[in-house]
Amino acid sequence: MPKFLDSLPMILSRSLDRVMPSYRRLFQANDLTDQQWRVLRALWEKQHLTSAQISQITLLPPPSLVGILDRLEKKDLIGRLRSTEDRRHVHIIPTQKGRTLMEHMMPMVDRIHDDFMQRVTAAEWAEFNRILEKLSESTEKRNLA
Amino acid sequence: MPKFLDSLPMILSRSLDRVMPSYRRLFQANDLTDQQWRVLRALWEKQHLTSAQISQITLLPPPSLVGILDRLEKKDLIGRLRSTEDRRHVHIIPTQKGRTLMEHMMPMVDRIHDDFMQRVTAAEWAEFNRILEKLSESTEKRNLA
DNA sequence: TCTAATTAATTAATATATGAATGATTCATA
DNA sequence: TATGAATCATTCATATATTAATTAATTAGA
Repeated sequence: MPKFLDSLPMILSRSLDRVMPSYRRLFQANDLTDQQWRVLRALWEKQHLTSAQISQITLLPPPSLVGILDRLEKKDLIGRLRSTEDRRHVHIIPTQKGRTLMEHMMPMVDRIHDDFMQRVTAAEWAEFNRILEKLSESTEKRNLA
Repeated sequence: MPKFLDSLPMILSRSLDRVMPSYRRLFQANDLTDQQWRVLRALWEKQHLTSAQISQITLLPPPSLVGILDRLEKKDLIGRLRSTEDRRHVHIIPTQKGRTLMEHMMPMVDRIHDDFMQRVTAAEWAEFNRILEKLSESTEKRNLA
């Protein structure tokens, strides 16, 4: 009989609750929410992403993304640009202010990540990812885009 | 340079996004949200829990719990009972309707869990939990209650 | 070519998360 | 025993999640 607290959703949720505060302190110090950070982080790797692409990368649902982009735009950290080829698409581009903020934050975020990685060996980390992939890999046909 | 998608928060979030739909289909079929399920599930193991205890078990923040309990109460699935010894506490008790619903759902939820467990060996599951604990264990002094 | 089916972004309605603050109560202790 | 600290549930303000529906634009097919 599986105990509630040992179920996969609760284990993952509990870990997230323990991991996020380390990051959140930094986000808050820079007046960002977790989700707002995710969007900027995605744009750090590749500029000129559409809303749909950002949604896929950040795992943020499209309806949530609308408001998140609104607030990032209001803070002048990103800009919206409707595509001329296909006017259904909206391109998202970081502003200079947004890029400057990211340049400031990225080293600190990387350091937090490194601190977590130092808790386990490279082999453990690989094994962890392998098992988690087996546990959560999707068996459904949809979402294969 | 750690890639965004391989960071601990994104890995855990992605896994949760993949795991939850299996459960959510069942919750929705019984007109429950994920969080409402968590509360009933906690009460399944032990009746007569206070709000604070439910919050700790379910990981639901107290301000959220207020509304969740309101809606469960409105559906006549739980009852609130203010303690007579310490009137700051509120005891939460499942109603007969709530218990009947749980008796109906528990076998199906257990089966979903079993299906996930079948994806890995017992040794892998143990190893997974061990590494995840190392990765996410709290080093902070607070929250030791 | 014209309409039906698709797609991208958005809105709407409801539920939850987060952090700060409040009110009532109980506890600790001088 | 008076009084400040601590506790529990709650409220408040803002941000996000979830699902369904909508709007505008594009594509597929008869």
